[in-house]
Amino acid sequence: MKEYKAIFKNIDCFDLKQTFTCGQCFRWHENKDSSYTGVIKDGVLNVAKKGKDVVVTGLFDESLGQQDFEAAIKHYLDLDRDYKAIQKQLSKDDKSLKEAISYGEGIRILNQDPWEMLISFITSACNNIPRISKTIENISKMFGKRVISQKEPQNEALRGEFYLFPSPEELKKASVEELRACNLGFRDKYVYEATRSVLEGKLSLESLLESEYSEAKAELLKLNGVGSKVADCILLFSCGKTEAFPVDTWIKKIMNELYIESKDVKKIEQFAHQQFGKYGGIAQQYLFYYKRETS
DNA sequence: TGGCAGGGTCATA
DNA sequence: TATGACCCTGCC
Repeated sequence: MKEYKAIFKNIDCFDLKQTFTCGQCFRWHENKDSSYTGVIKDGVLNVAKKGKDVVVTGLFDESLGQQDFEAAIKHYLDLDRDYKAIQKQLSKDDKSLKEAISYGEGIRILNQDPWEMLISFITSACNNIPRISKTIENISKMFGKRVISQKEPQNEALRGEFYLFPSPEELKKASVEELRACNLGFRDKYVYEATRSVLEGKLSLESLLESEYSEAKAELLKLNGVGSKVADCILLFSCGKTEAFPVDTWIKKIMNELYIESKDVKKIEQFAHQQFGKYGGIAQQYLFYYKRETS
C-alpha cells in the first residue's frame, strides 16, 4: 500500500461530522484534529477540511495511480453533485424540509461499496449503531485483508491496524457459527445466504448499479433478511439511487409529524416519492439527521 | 443491577 | 393488518 494525497478546492455543502455521522456509514471515526478516518472498499482514507478545501490522504495499492485515486475519492464523497441546487429545489414551498436542510446542509451521500452495504444493512436490523459498527469490524478482522503499508504513513491518522471489508469470496469461508461469533446474532444466516446468492450470481451487484430503482429494489427484496428499508439503504448509499427513501422508526415519526399520519410504511414511501421525487433519499437524510439530533 | 429497546424482517393468524 | 420471535449489547 502506498500513501496518496489530494486536495479538492472550494467545496460547498460538505461537513465531515454531518456526512460521517448521519447514519449512512459504519466505519468512520473522528480524530483529535477533527479529521475523519475510515476504511473503504480497497483502502484507508483520512479526510480533513481546511476552510472550504477538502484534504484527503489514503493508503491504496501502488498500482492505482494518482489520477485514479482522485477520481475514486471524488466519486466516493459525491463531490461532483450540486447539492446547493438540490437543496434549493427541495426547500421550495416546504418550510419543514427547509429547516431540516439548514440544520444538516453539509451532508453528502457517500457512494459506498454495494456488497459492503448489503451486509452492513442486513446487520442493522433491530440493532443499535455501536453494535453494528463492532460487528462489521469483527467481520473485517476475521475475514478481510490487513492493510499493510511499505513505509510508515506520514499522516498519523493512517497509522495503526486496519482491515478491509472481506470480498464475497473471502466471506464465503465463514460458517454460520463463525458469523454468529462475529456478533451477528440471528442475522448470521441472512449474511451466510446473501454471500452465496452473490457468488452464485442470483444477485448481481453490478446490475443494481445499472438498473432502474424499482427493478433494483425488487432484486434485493428477493434476499432473506432484506426488506424495504434495508433495500432502500443499499440503493441510496451505494447504487446512486437518490430516489430511494428508507423508512425507519425515526423517519416514520417525523413523517407523521410533518406530512402524513399513517402507520403504513408503504403509504409513507409512496407519499415521499410523490413529494420529493428524484431526490427523496437526500431529503430523507436531512430529515433523519434533523430528527435524530434534535430529539 | 435489571430490564428493555434498538436504523427490521419474516412467519403466522 | 397485527403480533411475536429472533440475538445480544448498550444504556437508562
